[in-house]
Amino acid sequence: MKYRVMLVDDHKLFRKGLRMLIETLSHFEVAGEASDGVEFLHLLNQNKPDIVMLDIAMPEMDGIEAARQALVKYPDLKIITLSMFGEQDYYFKMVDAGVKGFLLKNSDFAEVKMALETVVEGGNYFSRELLMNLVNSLKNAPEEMTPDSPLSDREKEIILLICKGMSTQEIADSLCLSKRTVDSHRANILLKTGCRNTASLVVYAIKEKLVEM
Amino acid sequence: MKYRVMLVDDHKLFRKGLRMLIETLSHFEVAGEASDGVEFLHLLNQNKPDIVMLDIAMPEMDGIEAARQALVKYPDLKIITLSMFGEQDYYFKMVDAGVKGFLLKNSDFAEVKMALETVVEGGNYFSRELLMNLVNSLKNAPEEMTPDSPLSDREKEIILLICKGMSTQEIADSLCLSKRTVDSHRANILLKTGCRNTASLVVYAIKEKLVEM
DNA sequence: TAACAATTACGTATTTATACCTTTTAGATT
DNA sequence: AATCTAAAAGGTATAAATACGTAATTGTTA
Repeated sequence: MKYRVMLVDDHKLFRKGLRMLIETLSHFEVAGEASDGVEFLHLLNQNKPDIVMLDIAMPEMDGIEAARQALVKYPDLKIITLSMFGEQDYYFKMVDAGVKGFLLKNSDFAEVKMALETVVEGGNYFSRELLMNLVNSLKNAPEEMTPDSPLSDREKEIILLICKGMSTQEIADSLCLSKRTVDSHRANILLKTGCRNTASLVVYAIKEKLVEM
Repeated sequence: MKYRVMLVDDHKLFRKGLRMLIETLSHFEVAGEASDGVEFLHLLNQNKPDIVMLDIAMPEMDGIEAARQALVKYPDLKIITLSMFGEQDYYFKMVDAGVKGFLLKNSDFAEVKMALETVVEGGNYFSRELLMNLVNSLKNAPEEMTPDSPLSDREKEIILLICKGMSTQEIADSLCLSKRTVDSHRANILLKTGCRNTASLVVYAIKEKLVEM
């Protein structure tokens, strides 16, 4: 018996190419095609595929929402996401939604075959290129996240101590400053960062990687 | 001319095995061995290797600090990290330090060869197993990070609003509660979490993934 | 039914944080 | 020489958060 693969992508030509590839495989067959998320969810109930190869960027309903809804109804469905470079923002959301694999659209045939075989055996398959892209974007993030931090060194130092849970008085003591000085710094920090209060400042500091966690 | 590879690991036998593998390659030669981070940094100045294969867990100085210091002096040095499963916490720190590759210690020979060839050409090489492990740990993180959070739903809801920068009064208004009720909740939250104040609570909430960022 | 936890709420007091002000000094930039 | 910013510090006032009590619901569980 062959594993049934459904193809979901808004470009017909791409689906046809993928179909031809899959039809050369002895253990897989194409179980239907859809061109957007809504059509896919409808077809899903009729065709009951084992695997879905799902594009991220589609009209009507994007791949993330489609994957999420499909997996609610069919938790055992194996979804392989198809993506292009530059869609890093969606990786985590898709992984979080529960997809079993990730392929770049310019993957070669061997990689598609490998991905299909891996997921039917219960494994996960993530395109190496895509993963390395992801890791690199994480690596580059810290430096480009703070392009022009308007905060002075002293201000950053005080933010650090605030995040440690210290009060203004404690910070003043530990830095051998007047409490009023630390007050001034705090006021300037809130002004510069546009934060309303301590809570939002801490969130800001962590987002901007001003503090290690 | 051969590329010079330095081996850094606290297990002599492992180094010897790696050395034998590398000596079978026509474009690479071993340029020295070190058993910890301090020894490595000393040897680095004499031997000037092109590539370093660096263990994470070592006595004296761990791989992260060693990599950081080595790259300050020699920014063009290609460092390939050697790690075992279960060292996920260090991946990001190593990537952040600027290493060019990641290999699992039980990688096969072909993978080691591929990693060496990739990094000398200026690329990055990350072991697929390791990357998938990382992605999976990210995927599983949200559910297993809060095993026995002592916080009630209402308390979590209030933490969320605190992290949004809202004051007690604003939270009360938005939830249609008395300010005093929110006061009580905040007091209970600090008690349960052991936090001293709002700042440390926000850090706690983000660490425990009670809030999305 | 009794015990427990969650949610709601109030009183009182103190401590912290924030809002607007001003000022001095030192160092960097124009 | 004039200008600008960071860093330090103070006055005054209000707003917000924390500390330490108490207590009435409600629902669940033992």
